[in-house]
Amino acid sequence: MVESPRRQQIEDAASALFRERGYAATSVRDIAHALNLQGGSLYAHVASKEDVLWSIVSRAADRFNTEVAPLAVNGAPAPSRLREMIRAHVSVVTSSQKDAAVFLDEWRFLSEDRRIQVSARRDAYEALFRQAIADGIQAGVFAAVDVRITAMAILSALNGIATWYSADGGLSAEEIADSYADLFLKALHEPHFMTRTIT
Amino acid sequence: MVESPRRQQIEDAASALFRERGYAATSVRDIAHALNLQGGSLYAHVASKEDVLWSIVSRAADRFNTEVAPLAVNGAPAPSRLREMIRAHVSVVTSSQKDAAVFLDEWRFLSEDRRIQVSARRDAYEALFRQAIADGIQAGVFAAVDVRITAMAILSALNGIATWYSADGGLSAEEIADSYADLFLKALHEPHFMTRTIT
DNA sequence: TTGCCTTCCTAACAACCGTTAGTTAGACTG
DNA sequence: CAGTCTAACTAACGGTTGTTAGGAAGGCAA
Repeated sequence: MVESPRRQQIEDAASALFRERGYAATSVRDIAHALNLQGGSLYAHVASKEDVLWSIVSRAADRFNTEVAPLAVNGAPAPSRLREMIRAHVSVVTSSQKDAAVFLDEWRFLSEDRRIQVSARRDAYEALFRQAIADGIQAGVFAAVDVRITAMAILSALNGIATWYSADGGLSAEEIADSYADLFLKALHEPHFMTRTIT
Repeated sequence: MVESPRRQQIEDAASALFRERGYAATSVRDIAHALNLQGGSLYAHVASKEDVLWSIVSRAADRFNTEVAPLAVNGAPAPSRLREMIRAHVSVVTSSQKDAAVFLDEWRFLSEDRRIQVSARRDAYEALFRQAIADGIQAGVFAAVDVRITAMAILSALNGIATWYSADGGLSAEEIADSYADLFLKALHEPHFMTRTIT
């Protein structure tokens, strides 16, 4: 399935518009005009408006999976594993910001069967984080928190970055990633028995 | 400005629909039919569709402010103050879930001047959290984190609850609020000099 | 009873929606 | 040169959009 460059241009333009106006408030003609085309001309390249959304959502989901999943199953100790997963997730959110924002906010406009697919992928993805947290608790290096709630807290915080991050703002993606990783790892850290903490 | 009960019914029905379908994908006729009315009949009660959105957004913003702001300025020590702010914020999110979700996700469909007003209110609200964090750092009870990033992390996580919380799910709002408060307070906690932590 | 007020109805408006059909101009292929 | 392919165009389709106008039914005040 080779993608013509034109098709990708359409997806990129649509991604930008879906992000700033929302899927439902963006017309096919809007997308076309962003590429100096007439509305109907898009249909030489795509089957439907929803098809474009599906492409954007899929490639964003792929991105998260290929960047984060390998780190989740590499057998590293829970703390460093979770740290790298957080950093990779933030990296995807900031580097594919438009796609990520559309993926997170607009996937509900997909048809039901596609929505179900996305739900399943998201749940599997979130399970990677739950597993890292659970592993850390079992190993005694994380405090005995509620795994589900904690995973939601972390992922909500990370995903929120897609809303407010600006590449030309004062904060680099690296800084943000490290701050978030520090924050949550400290939140999870189980203090050792009889330990003296000196600062 | 007294609100007729009918007007409130309209806002409630609209809030539910805006939340599940999005503002742009919800038609005036959809809202009317939810109340067994014809589309045009709504205009005896509201000036425009955007007006309804504005009411919902405003009352949600009011709710956050009246519940949280008093706790933010009561002069309590930063940790307990922040804990209560988090608990109150979660309480609003879960008890006014539909309004909160619309407030957080659909406010971008407001006209520009109203959007600016919402932006200003949100920034002032977020500043309450930044202040609590900054106070804690200055008092030496919180670690020297980046105030801005940390506030965004906390609020993104709390607001995310509006997306996934279900009143009839396994988790009570109280549980969630306490878990989040514990998580972030531990993340912020500055270990004391020469302290022995025993568990 | 008369007249207003509220609440709802029906019908229509201009604009816009996603999508399709038919066509045209230009670039490759034989 | 003839034939085919591609990418774009224009025009139209049936439907929906937010909103308005005008009217009808009922309750309440005089």
